Amino acid sequence: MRVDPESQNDVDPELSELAEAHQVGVEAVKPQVFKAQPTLDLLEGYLLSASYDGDRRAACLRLYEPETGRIHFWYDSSGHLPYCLSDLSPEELQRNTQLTKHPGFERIEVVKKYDPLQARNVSMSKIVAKDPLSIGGRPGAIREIIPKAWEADIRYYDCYIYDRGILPGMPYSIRNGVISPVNPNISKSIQNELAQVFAGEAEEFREYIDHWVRLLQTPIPNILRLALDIEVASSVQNRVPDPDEASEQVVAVSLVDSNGLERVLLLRRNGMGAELRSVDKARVEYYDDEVELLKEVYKSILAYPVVLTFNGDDFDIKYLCHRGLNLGFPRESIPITVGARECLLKYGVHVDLYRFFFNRSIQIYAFSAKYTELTLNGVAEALLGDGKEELGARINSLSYEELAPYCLRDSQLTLHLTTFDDDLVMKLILVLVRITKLPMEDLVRQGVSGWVRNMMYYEHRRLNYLIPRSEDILAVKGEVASTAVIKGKKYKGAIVVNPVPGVHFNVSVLDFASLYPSIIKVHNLSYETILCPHPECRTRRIPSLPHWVCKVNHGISSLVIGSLREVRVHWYKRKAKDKSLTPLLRNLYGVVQLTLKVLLNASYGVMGAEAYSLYCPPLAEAVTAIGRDAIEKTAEKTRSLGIEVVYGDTDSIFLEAPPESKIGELIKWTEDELSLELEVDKVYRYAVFSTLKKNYLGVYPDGNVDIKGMTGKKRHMPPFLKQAFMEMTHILGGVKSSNDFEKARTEIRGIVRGCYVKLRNHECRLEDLAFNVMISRPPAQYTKTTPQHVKAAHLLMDKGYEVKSGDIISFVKTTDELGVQPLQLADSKMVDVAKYVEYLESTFDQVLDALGINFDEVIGISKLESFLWGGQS
DNA sequence: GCGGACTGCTTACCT
DNA sequence: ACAGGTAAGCAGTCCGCG
Repeated sequence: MRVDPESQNDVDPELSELAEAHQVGVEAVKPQVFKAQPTLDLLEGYLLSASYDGDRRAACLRLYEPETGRIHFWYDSSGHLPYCLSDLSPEELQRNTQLTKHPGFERIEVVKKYDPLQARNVSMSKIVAKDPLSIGGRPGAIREIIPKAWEADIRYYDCYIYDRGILPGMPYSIRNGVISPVNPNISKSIQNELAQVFAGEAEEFREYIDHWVRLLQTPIPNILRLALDIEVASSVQNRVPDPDEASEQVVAVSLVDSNGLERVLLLRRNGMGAELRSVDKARVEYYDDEVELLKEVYKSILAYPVVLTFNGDDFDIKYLCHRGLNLGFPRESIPITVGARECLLKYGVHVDLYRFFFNRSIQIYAFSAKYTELTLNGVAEALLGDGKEELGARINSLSYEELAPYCLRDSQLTLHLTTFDDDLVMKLILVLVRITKLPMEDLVRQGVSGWVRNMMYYEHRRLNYLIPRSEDILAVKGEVASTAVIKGKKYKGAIVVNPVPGVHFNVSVLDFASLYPSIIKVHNLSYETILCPHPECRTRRIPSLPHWVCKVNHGISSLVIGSLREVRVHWYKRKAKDKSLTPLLRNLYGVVQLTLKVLLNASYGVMGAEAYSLYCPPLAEAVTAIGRDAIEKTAEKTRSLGIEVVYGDTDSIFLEAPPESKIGELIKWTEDELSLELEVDKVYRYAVFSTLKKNYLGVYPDGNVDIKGMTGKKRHMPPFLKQAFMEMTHILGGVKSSNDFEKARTEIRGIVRGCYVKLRNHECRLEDLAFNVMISRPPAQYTKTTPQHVKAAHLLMDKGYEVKSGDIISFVKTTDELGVQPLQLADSKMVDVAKYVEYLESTFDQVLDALGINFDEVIGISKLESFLWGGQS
């Protein structure tokens, strides 16, 4: 690939001008992060992003050079053009004058493709266009003119990445305008080790494994970045300023970078108190003119390859752009592009961390649901143990002394979200970019279905597979053959083995290491291999379903997901635990295995998700059907070995006191009979079960306690109950043998009785009695029922409080007609004591039963008394 | 008109 | 816009009941 000599500058002229201006007065930015002089050559840089440049009509790559902290622009000059495919012959298409007269129409070519749905080679017409919008994106585009269009919904720059085999996130060099990958060396010893570890893999899988390892062993650069936060005046109380209008002044901007530079830019106004010069090590600067302030912010944005915000797409960055336009800045001088759903930067990459942390996979699999509240505060508090103080007051009633640190704090937290644990989040993002082949901007904004889609499309193009149209997959593969247990779900899922209630000592928990990805690998599952067109494959059946799987071809998702699974389990997970490696290296392996976990956990889910472009319901139900079969057969085998299965869920079985040898026998059996890897996940000194599924307590040999699904641990329960429950688990953690239980029982009785007495004597503080329930949509949208937290929300709104979806509503159960009062408005005299005693009972009963403790006896009243008292209150 | 049985809605959790 | 399965509690409805 060569760069047109005319276009060998790597920065837009306007951008360099602005950047040059930036040279003045920013000597404090250390090290110097931006030089306006464009250079032709880039020694080595990491590809962060790709886009389409409408003026040059070419794909544009952005590379980050760690040495200088700069972004380099590289424009395609190979003449690559956007296109889509048609099943009509070129002659037929030529007769369509609407197409041939289309202003964007360029030419038609014939291409050979492999059609995975038909499992045969096909000839397609490739309709080439002058620009991406002519293919699709405006009314009357080419994809709307022809009867059936393939590959017409792919964004142009993604298409460019696939066709050129570009690897986002990887290092490249540019010499004399030629871009080429920098192939990092993988040491001989690592190569040998890899060969050994993956010796048993089939050739097809080895190729993929080598590809992943090449991507993942490449060093991850430290990326210079700026975190930004703005504060806007508001003339109306409790009104969040509208970023589309941008009618209010920007009064404060904080800028914090990964080199430790911290600045707060304040607008000088009357009545703001003393002008402080610094907040800790942050410099505070004052601007008389908002225009000057914005100019300075724009310059800073231009000085960094990556700009971080928390909700910048919907607020900060958008506001900065629209405010600038309102103040008369020419559009070209503002380094921001406002899109429909995102705000991008003309120079660097805007990473909106709100969008990234909002991603359910990141939330659940990367951070084990540690944060639920999707606010900067909520996430920071959960992940960093560091929140900020909420400011109820209006921004414009704050003095400089209050405003500056408040604004600064948000940028610091935003940056910190990417720096904690040795840059965990930044590395996570870069590794995901490498695996999914998505530009960084898109990676942080898309959900897993977008990630997996891009990864799969890339593979389709690499293998010259025709990317199927979603409706064709559905038409060829048909509907599901199983019925879900839950009303409204599409197909049957996993099974849960009924727990054996009571206390069990020496429980070993065995589970299948990433079960669903293993199944997808071992059983060759992919949308094109399930229910394939070959008659000879119909004998390779899926248990409990009428479906079959292909015996002839390797499934594409089986290869991709299966190989990722092997790489995670046998390389990165192992290396992350390898004590012979340095802690820093171990940490890196840990990041990669965590990233792989995120992707693997989602890989099955997308198959059954309508939003996924390769959605295939029979495929999804095949995965769970094989999973059910595996766990059932394993439980059966366990019992035949004389071991009791006390519980099991989806991919795990809990065994009571299994002899070591029998465990080995079982593991070998699953390997031989099911080709699945069973392993000992954890061992409990003892475990406590009630009759409830997904609900148990396990005590480790070291006294640590696992609590799963119990009411007493749930986030919304009153702190008073959660704390009492925690005390109980602490006592149970100290129990070593059945002899210790007697003492534990006595202590637990004491806790429960203590709670009861406190409740009856009204000794609990109101906030300890408050339920904290998330309101998942705006209060007005609850039309079918009005749950208690919504009632409380309404009461709050009546009093002028603002309630948004995602807010946590705190409320107390009361004896008045409504039965609830928001914490803010409640009075301790209104507390419904009887209700709280009920909650005390239901919370503790999940454990008390198994311990042989009776709640009513504990609180020391007979049933009759209980009835009389309950009637009175 | 009242109350119990039932279904549906909502949240939070497990894998 | 990744999946399905489970629990708990409350809201709302239906139906029987002289």
